[in-house]
Amino acid sequence: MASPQRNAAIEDARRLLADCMLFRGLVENERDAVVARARLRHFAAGETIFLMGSPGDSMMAVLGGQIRISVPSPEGREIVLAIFQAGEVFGEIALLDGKERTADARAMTACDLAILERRDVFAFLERKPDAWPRLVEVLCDRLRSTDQHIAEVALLQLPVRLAKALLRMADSDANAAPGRNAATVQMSQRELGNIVGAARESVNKCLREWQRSGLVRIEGTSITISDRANLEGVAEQG
Amino acid sequence: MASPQRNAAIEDARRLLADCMLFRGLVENERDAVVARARLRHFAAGETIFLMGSPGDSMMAVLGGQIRISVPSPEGREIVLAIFQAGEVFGEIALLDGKERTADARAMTACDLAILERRDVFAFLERKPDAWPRLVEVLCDRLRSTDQHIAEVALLQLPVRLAKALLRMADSDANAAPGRNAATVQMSQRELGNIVGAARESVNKCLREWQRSGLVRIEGTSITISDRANLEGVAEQG
DNA sequence: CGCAGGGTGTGACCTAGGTCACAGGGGCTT
DNA sequence: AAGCCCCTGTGACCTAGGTCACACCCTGCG
Repeated sequence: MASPQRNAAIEDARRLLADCMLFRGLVENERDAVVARARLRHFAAGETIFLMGSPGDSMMAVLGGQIRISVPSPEGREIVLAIFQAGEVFGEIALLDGKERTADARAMTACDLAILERRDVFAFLERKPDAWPRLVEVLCDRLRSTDQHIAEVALLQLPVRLAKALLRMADSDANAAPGRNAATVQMSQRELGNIVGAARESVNKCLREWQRSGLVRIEGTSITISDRANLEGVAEQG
Repeated sequence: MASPQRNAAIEDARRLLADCMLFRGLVENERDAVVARARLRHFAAGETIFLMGSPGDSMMAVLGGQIRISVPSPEGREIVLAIFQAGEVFGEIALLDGKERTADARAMTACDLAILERRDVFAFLERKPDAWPRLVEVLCDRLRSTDQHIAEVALLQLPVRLAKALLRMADSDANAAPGRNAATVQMSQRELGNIVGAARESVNKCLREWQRSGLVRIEGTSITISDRANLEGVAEQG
């Protein structure tokens, strides 16, 4: 039945899910029970995965690519709450509490997800209550970072927020990947604006100024941190 | 040994904890195992309960009074992330993941807390894994409201945020208590500023304007919503 | 080819809201 | 009483950053 490529994909997914934080530390056959029921799905860059307000009966584990979680404002602006990449899970809140999704999820790049259905997740948790702490840990991490996010948006000004965001992204897994310059961030200035909650033009002016003083280099749509120490200086209270 | 008053206090605590969302739905003797180990403590208004950066080996259930969770900025400003009251729990994140507290907690009013130690909570969860979902539910609620909070701070302007905050507080449990006008919020304008992330003066100007147009009435340090419908209008995207 | 649609780069301008300075009131503590 | 602290109330002023308008550069597509 299953073609060889299909099997290879499943093997791949299994390996990646094993590494996913939610399942790390479980022995193999415990994991496989979930993996077996996961639906694999590919999304093209820009495709929307779910929208705010829709019912959320599933959660996703990222096998590859980047997913952008954002909430839109009535006036057409939007702010991105998080960007997830390989090894992370998202969409678990609506799955766990049965309410609607609170944000939009869209593929920033082409990406592969493993989709887990509520009934399977709960069945798994029932069988393996040792998995609860892991899940709770994920939620706590999330909570810590959102609390910090609120404080940043409310208390810090643009250059500080922007510096923090750049450093954070440069340090993220995808960027530490082999064959990539760890100090380079690939992202449009408009998108950076959505992340730090500012207009594209303001981001541009800030970046240009930094380039003039040698903190970063801007090439087309990619930004390279060339003086990390001083950029960190900006990030620490401006 | 135990004085009569002491016993009464414990009885009281037991009754209140039973109503606390974390434990609602558990049968009595399951609860009592936790309640028995809880330490009761009274805090005077203004007293600090814990500070950002301290180790967090305990969580608190609010038996009465209001607790203010805030994060300070280096420049002396601060933003309040949440206000908890009877029946709610807080401080569970640091307890669960073993890391430092991410915010300050201070008593806004005199208040009574039940303090649960990590080892007791975990022992309880081990004995009663059915309690995990309840805990997860609390965390999910928290996550939903913080995500929403970020979006508000980043996308909405002051009057909208302020209107939302007023309505939210007017609807909160403490205010719906018997013998209280449900449309009155008792809180200094500086504090309102900390909640919505704005200067005291800006809050004042906004409130005055609303008073002029009959949306609210300001009497000393308390604010009464006198035209709820229109205030709700402001809250919906200004 | 031309054109649409995305990106960057920059100036002119505007405004929400922060900062400052001050006035006055009520309620403590000493 | 006097002093202090915290509250409200208001104006004058300043500025970070949003908005707008435009130039220019790619890339993909009909």
